[in-house]
Amino acid sequence: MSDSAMNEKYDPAAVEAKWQQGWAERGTNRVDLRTAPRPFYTLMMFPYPSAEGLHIGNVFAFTGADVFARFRRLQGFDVFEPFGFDAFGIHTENYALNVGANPAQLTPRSVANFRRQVRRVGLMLNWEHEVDTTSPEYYRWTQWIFVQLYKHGLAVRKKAPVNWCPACQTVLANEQVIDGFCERHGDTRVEQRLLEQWFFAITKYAQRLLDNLDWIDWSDTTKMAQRNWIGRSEGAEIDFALADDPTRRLRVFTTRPDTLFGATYMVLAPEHAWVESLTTLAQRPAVMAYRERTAKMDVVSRRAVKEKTGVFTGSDAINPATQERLPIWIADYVLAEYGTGAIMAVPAHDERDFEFAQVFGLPIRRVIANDGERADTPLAAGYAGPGRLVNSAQFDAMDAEQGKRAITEWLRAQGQGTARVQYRLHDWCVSRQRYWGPPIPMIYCDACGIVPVPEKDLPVLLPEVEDFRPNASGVAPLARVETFYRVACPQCGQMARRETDVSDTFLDSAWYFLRYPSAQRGDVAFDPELTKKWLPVDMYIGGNEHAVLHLLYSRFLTMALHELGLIPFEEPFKQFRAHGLIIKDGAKMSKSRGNVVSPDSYIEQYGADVFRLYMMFLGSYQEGGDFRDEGMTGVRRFLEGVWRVVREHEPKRDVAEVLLRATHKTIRKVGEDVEALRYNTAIAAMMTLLNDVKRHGPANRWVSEALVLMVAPFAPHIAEELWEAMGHATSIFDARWPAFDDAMTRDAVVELAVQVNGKVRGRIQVAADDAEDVVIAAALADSGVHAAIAGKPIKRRVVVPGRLVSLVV
RNA sequence: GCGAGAGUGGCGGAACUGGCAGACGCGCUGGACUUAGGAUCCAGUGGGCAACCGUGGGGGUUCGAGUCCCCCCUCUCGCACCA
Repeated sequence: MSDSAMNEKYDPAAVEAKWQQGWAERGTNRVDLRTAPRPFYTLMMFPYPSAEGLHIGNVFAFTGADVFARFRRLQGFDVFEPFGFDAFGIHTENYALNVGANPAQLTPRSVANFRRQVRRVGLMLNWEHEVDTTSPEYYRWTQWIFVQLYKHGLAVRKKAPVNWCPACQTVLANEQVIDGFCERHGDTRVEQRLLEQWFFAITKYAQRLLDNLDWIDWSDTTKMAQRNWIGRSEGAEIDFALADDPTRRLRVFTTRPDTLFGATYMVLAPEHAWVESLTTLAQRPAVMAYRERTAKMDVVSRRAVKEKTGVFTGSDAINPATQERLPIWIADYVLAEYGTGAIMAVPAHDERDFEFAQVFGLPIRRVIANDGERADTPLAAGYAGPGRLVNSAQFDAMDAEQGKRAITEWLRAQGQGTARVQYRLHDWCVSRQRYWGPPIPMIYCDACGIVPVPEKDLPVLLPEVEDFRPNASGVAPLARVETFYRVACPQCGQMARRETDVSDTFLDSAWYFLRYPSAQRGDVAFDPELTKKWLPVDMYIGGNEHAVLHLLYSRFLTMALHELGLIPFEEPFKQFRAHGLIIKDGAKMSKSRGNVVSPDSYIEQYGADVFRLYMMFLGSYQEGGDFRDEGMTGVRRFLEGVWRVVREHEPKRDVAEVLLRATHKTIRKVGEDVEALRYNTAIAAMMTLLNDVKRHGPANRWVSEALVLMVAPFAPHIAEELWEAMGHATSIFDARWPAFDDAMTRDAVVELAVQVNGKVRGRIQVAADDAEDVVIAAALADSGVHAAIAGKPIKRRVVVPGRLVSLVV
């Protein structure tokens, strides 16, 4: 090593600029997708490019994915690490509305800014496969997928309630409704409206989406969230004949058929189709008023827990078990969209029914009791726990679980009911009465009905319009653009009308990973050969805020496309790992707290390598951590130390035995940790090795190279610079992860703690392979141990190899 | 309310299937080098004079518990009238 090189100081800005340019020029990150022998596809969640620029959370997410990708690359894989922009959607549009800009003009600027910032982080990206969901080359295929789903009956049109702001004259997303009022017109109450919308039939796949969770390799927290979201319940559907017309039977869903004898009234959702026909003349005004009131209420506050309300319809049904008359009520605590939209109410064993019965003075009859409890003990609240059936005729004394099966079977035998599985998952509403999205590729013709836009006519271009704002006309922005919606029917040629809604952003992001490998193909959505070779994605790393929507939609779409024969797999991501959340100085970053920090200034001040390394060090990657400016100092010192130690190494020298062993151990530990995304402890291990080099050094070439290779995934620029300084002409990322010798990771002599009655009384040095009695003898010979035993007989001896000896006297 | 996760030094955080609590880093203290340093390097650093005590609190299992079991408290994140 020359003197000049030795004296060179670590200058992150210079090193990083040099290598970012070097990688671009050399094409270091490029991978030939057709010929690569060991494909490995890593995916990070593509960002929505906000005008505010890159957020620390983005960089944390990207860096964690990049570390893993670079690690795989060093293991010899051909790593494909693409990037793109999820630039359509309501966020961009709302921001544009706020600043008075047009999203079509604002988005390209935001994307360019994001691209600049992302480049500065030094990710191993394949920019030649970039996608942007707002480009016609991309959304052409989003629309194409829509058409494919439509042709196979998976995209359907039906009515659904939506939030409607009378002031905006437009539909709002749930997040835009604040306590029942419009986010932009604080004094305007949001209403519920029933509109025709496009839905994707995700519920058809509910069971499969659930079943596959048993085998896909995903973070448990994510799988748990999906299970809850899909919400499978087992129960029964039961028919209740109407008292006045036994030929009509009202169907309910219940998970507690065992409590059938305790049903004392029934409740319909206000929107239930039978409400009008069941309402008697006398009750009509009250029922209609109630119905109107709930219909006006916005979707969000309707769901908020509150006092029970409801109205009696005037009609009764017959309990098939007791033959009693049950009054039929309507109440908004019963939801139209779940089960059959009607319930049998068992106040004794359901909290909500109990509350309702209390308010309206309805009878409460107990049918489940614990052993030794009297069947007529009054209840203070609905009891939903286990027990035995009481007041239930021939089913008395049966365990509740057994009773569920027995009563369902008894109902089935009489044609009054049947076992049934329900899911809380709803079909995916993809219609948005908005401007900034891909137009839904459908045409309505008076003669032919719904006609999909022929594939040759795709994309349906989103017209650039001045007037993209929602306004008083009361319809989607595109419905005001006559040149857009007036179109000839593709089937009959008659004048027809285009769909003027755009599709949900989540549709754009539900398939982007399928597009990346084929991003350069203009003629197909996904090249069959590339898709087969690269997909499913090997490792997907992203935030758990997308656990249910994005990740579930992606799984659904993949399943659907698989069933349509378009792709050869049904699960999109072999592995998914959720990273944690970054907080700042102990609190969540938010504008109102004023603790939002931009990655730019840190990268400016410390360099990308220090910044990356710190983010990976500040806490557990999968749990998140606390970002504190002071923490940056430690990792900066570490990189400076690596710089110095590597530059001062003595190429041919034999290193001390301890250092040699320490290096083998570190290689093993860092490899295992990175594999499991335990980045913080991997870095701690490297710091320990650096301390060892300082103490027992200098390092030789092998130790230096190992250290630099291990640092490389985290701090790629400095690693390249040092690699080059060591005389390598090619990129460090074309080198191989260092190998360790297993024997060298195990110490021949180990120190054991010796406990007497649970307290450490001495320490002994023994050979790792010493027999138990040898170890015990050594333990007894220790003076501290000897004193603690004080001549008492030893009742018990435990030897844990490599750990400790425990003696009981 | 339901579901999931977490409470460990002054701080961020380690601790594999129960096995020497506090790795690693920040900060702090002392020292070295310096005209000087908020630069760098070295050493020390849970509490207590000690026996000992220490992982939110209280019980328990065990030779041994941060880790397992029961009860309670606090916080974070999801979902929220799903029958």
